[in-house]
Amino acid sequence: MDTPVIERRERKDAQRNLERVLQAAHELFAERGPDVRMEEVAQRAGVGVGTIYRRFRSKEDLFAAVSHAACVDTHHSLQNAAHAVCDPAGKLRALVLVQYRHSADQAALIEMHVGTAAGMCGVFDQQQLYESLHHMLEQVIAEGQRDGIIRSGNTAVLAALCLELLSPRTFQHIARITDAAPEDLADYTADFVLHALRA
Amino acid sequence: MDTPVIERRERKDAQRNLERVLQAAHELFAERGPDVRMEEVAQRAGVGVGTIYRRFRSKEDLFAAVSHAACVDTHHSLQNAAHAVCDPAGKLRALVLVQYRHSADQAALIEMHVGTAAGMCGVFDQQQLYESLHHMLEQVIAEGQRDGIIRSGNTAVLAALCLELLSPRTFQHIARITDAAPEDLADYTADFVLHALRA
Amino acid sequence: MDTPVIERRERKDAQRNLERVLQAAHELFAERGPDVRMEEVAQRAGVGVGTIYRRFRSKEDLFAAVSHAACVDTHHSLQNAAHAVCDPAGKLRALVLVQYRHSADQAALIEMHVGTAAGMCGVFDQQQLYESLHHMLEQVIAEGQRDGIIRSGNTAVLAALCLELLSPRTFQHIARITDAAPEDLADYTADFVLHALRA
Amino acid sequence: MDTPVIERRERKDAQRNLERVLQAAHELFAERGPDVRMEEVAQRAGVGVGTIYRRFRSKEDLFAAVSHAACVDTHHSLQNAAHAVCDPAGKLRALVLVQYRHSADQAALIEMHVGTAAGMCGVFDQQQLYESLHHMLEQVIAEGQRDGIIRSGNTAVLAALCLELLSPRTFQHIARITDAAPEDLADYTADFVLHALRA
DNA sequence: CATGAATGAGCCTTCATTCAT
DNA sequence: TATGAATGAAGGCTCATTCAT
Repeated sequence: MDTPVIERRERKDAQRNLERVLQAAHELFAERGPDVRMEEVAQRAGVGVGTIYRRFRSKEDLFAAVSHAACVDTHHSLQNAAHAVCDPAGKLRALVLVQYRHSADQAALIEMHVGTAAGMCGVFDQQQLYESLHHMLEQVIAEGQRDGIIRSGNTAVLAALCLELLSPRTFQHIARITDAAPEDLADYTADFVLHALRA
Repeated sequence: MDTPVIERRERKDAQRNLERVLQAAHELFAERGPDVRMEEVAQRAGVGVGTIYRRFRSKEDLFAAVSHAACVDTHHSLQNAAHAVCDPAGKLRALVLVQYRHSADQAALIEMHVGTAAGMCGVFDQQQLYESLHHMLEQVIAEGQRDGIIRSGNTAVLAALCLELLSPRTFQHIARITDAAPEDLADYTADFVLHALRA
Repeated sequence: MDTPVIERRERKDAQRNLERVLQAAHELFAERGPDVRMEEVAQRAGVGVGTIYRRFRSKEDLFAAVSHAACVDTHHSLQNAAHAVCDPAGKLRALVLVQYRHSADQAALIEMHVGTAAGMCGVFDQQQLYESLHHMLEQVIAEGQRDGIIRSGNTAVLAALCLELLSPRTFQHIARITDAAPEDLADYTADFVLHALRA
Repeated sequence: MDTPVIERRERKDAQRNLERVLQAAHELFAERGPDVRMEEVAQRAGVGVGTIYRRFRSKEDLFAAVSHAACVDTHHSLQNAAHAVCDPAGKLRALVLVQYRHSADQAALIEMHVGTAAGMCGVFDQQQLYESLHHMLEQVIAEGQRDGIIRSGNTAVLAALCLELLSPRTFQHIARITDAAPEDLADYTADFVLHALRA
């Protein structure tokens, strides 16, 4: 049963190239935003520009794909984390932790230009991720409010404020500004959030 | 005394042109970030591009100047607001309010690309403003901690987290996400901050 | 009355550049069709590519403009020639002569790709010129038919066949193939047309 | 005798592939000129691009081959038609008819870029076909002139002018312009030619 | 041999910056 | 001094051609 062996090999190479392109694009976009040159992405991926354009119709498409992948990835991690814990406080803490883990290499990619109207920036997936995270926070907060653990207040606004504290940008900023140990930052943030929300 | 009238008028015109350029650049950079074309800035200012380049060595310089002005402006407002109030809680609330007022038209200008290494993005003034605000927050929090009003904890980190909640970006996001009345958003944020910090 | 002298000078230079661009584009497109590189056009015009793009949104626009100008020019010459003569035979001869004069430098420009659907080729003006010339021929032929000078037959088809003999392409071909004196070619062609149409 | 069956089949396949490539290229070049992409030719032929490059060193070569085949084909048809008839008028009519039949699907292929110097355009075969047709016309006309059926005049020029009327382009143009029945166009053209040449 | 993914030179187009007027 | 036309380097994208599988 090895009929399409030859085919499989070619596909393996192509597949590997695609992954390298995505990886390179992810790294570069995350580091320096959407202004990276396509040639640079190609170089880091070890391919020619043509290879990128074989898979992605345009630079914008590539950016969207990378962004989409990052968002979907983060989204899944968040959902898994939330489902693995029962109590609202634990869930919040878990969400903070997940976001923190994803923040290291995706900050520029995910946060860049959110809220701007210009060109390549209006990639919907980012908005969707934000909205889904906002929705998760709303549910956790509402749950905590029903349990009497979280203080009452406009749930949507509370969730939105937490959202900011969970953003990759926040992590990057506090990591840069403070002299606290990096591994403690998630805890600090979770504490802050829980204090802000406690009944 | 060679034609002082003409000289005076020319200087007035030049001054007015400079102001119009700064105003136009501020508006456009704030609306759409640093990708605006110089010609567009010139058009909105009602001058030729050459006039801009007479005052600013490069586009980056212009961006820096606009950014600097906005930062200085905000900085002064923040200092005045902090000095006008005595108690830490009041000061915090005042800072939130000032930031909120300045957020409407400067968000894109101030927030855009902060934390990125690329090109025009590493304008120092923004960093300075963040640092000065961070410093103010640290002082207020430390003061509150001494008074026993604010809970103990890593002061720098607490300040950094508050800093995020005070960022124009936060205001823009919560304004977009929630259905709460815009005039209440500063209060919501101040409450959130105070809850997070209360002893 | 020399208020806008300075302005006029600038405009003169710009105007001259525009003309040089059009001239260069005309020559190159006429010689080698639409595949000339923009940089080459710029070089022959003695300007930078940017100067071309200041006047024409795209290469296609430039081509259309050049083509349009050539067509309008030829169209006027044709009309003047036809109006200057009374009898149908004379008119036909005049039209042949005009086309011949314009054929030397416009053949590739006007004829190239006529009838093709691809890209830059579907410039309407060329079609319009053909149609207007066809219309003129139809009228002349109809007139001759009324006078009994031109044989009866499907006027539209007769006109279409004459159109081919009047095309720049025809002139180029016969000029290349035959050893006849160039200045006689228009006469030969006119004779041929008149023989084909005579009653 | 090492596996002659497989060899034979492989050769058959290869032969079939070559034919399909030529067919596909003919169709596409005829429809849209030399700007078709090689990949598109390969797709329509149902092969990979590599297969084309195994047979043809370059795109230009492929174009030349297709063009050559079409020209040779037409050339034979013209010769057969001319030999099948005796009188000059009948021969002319026959030539018109043959050209008309071949015009439907080869116009763009044969006519495109004739007379241009650029790149792929100077394919010799087209010129050869033109020249051979021109030669046939010269002979027929000379014959008619000897018989007193065709008026005297520069034989080469008369042939060249007829050549234009026999060009696929002419047929396409008159077919597009007029409302006459397509099956009558060859007759109209033959009549036109014979009128133009009659003594 | 066939395949089609990969290559990369080359072209169109943009826009920060300069400079003649 | 102000203007805005001109410049040209730089980047996105295409497609003829090659070559590993």
